[in-house]
Amino acid sequence: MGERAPSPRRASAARIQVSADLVAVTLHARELVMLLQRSAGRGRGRWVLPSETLGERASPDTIAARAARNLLGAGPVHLEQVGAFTDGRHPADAGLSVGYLAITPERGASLVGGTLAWFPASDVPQLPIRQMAIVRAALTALRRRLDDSPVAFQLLPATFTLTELQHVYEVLLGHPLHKASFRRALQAADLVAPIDEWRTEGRGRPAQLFRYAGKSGNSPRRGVRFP
Amino acid sequence: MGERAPSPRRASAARIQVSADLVAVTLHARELVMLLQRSAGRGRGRWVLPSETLGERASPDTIAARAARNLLGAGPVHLEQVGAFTDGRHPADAGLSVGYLAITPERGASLVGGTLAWFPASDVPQLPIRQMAIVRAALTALRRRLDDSPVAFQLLPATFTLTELQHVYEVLLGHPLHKASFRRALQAADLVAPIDEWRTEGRGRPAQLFRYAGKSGNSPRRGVRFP
DNA sequence: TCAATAGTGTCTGTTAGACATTATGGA
DNA sequence: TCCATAATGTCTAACAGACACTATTGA
Repeated sequence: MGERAPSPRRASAARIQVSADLVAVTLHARELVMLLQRSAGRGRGRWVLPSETLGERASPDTIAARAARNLLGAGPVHLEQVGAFTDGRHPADAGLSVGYLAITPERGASLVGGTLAWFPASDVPQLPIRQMAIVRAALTALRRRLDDSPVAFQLLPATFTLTELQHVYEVLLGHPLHKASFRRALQAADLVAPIDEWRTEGRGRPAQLFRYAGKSGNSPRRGVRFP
Repeated sequence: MGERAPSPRRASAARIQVSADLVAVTLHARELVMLLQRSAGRGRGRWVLPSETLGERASPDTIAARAARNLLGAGPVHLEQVGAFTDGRHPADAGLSVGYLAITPERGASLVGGTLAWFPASDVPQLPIRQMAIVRAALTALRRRLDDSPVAFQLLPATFTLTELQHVYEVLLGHPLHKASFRRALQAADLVAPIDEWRTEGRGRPAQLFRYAGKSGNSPRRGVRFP
């Protein structure tokens, strides 16, 4: 081993075209939805992930952030890279695509029109192969980050009820949670703070509103788990 | 929102040079060590991550796998992408670098010579800025995967003692574990199986050897944690 | 015999999950 | 009043962490 070390520099290296592809998610009607766009080029009319190709000196992070602002407006957006992809075809024929997950809170009346539309994340139309892989990676990243990053709060408005918060967790985890345990865990982690406001929804007792209370000292987690 | 959607196709897109950079780790003397290489080009003599630049149609995954084989020999290697990086300078002047984590079991007498050397992961020499970021991402990925993927076993030979396994976890987690709890958790998860072999190491009772027993049904994990 | 390491049994405090109960509004 | 939802209290089984103890080897 160690005999044929690859050279860190190579005389004439190929140059390839790179794209930044965006998996933008938010909540709608208690469901996770994803923003897609109708392809304008070849394969006209197919649904694709919004993407941009990179200029000479721009970083994909910058391009993705700009695209997210264009698509989602001025609101808060959490942006995170989910990997580089080369397999399969890309709608803009990029040789390499960097995938991004963009998380933004539910926004009331902003159902987009024209070439953009939101689809349930659980029922996305057929996308180009490479973009399907990007979507899978983004949703995996979303779920993996759930318990060491305030992902759920990035999907909710600034104030919310605990039931809404629990629904977000259930949507992301894909299974129901126990109400009392959920609230105990929240309290123990100092993740939310109540505000002096209540909201009535149909019948039943009004729910108190809460806000995200930052992340206290982290990981007082007990024990060794092998799930 | 949704008025200025970015076009999925652009007439003349820039082409940039892409590299695959490898963070290869293994164990040595109960420490996590990382493979570095002396730069041959500009900045001659500096330590850098082994990397290769991509050809026209090759995927970085393929290139990284080939580089890992060249560097580490025929043994088992777990390879995982840890992201795409553009900030900072790259030794081969790549515009974009895809980082990879390569995990391989401790190998006895294979301390490399020449331009390659293993460094403790906790004490890596100064690398080019972009490669420092890749190293950070790789080590973060390593630790994050620890409890939902058999990372620890990829660092150990096929058979090992439970004390060795515990040491691996302690190295990766960065804190000591409770022996009895560790073993109970292992047993509960059916992660290891004993084999009919024992190993004596200095004084003391010989330790039974174990092998990785695949991953049984996953996630019987209890509860909701907010660490 | 002593020292050192492997491996196990028991106890205890914590907590996830279940269940029941109270609180508070609308129909 | 009944019903629906919010919020909380109590019990229990599971389990992490601590400790002590036995087992088995080399010095």
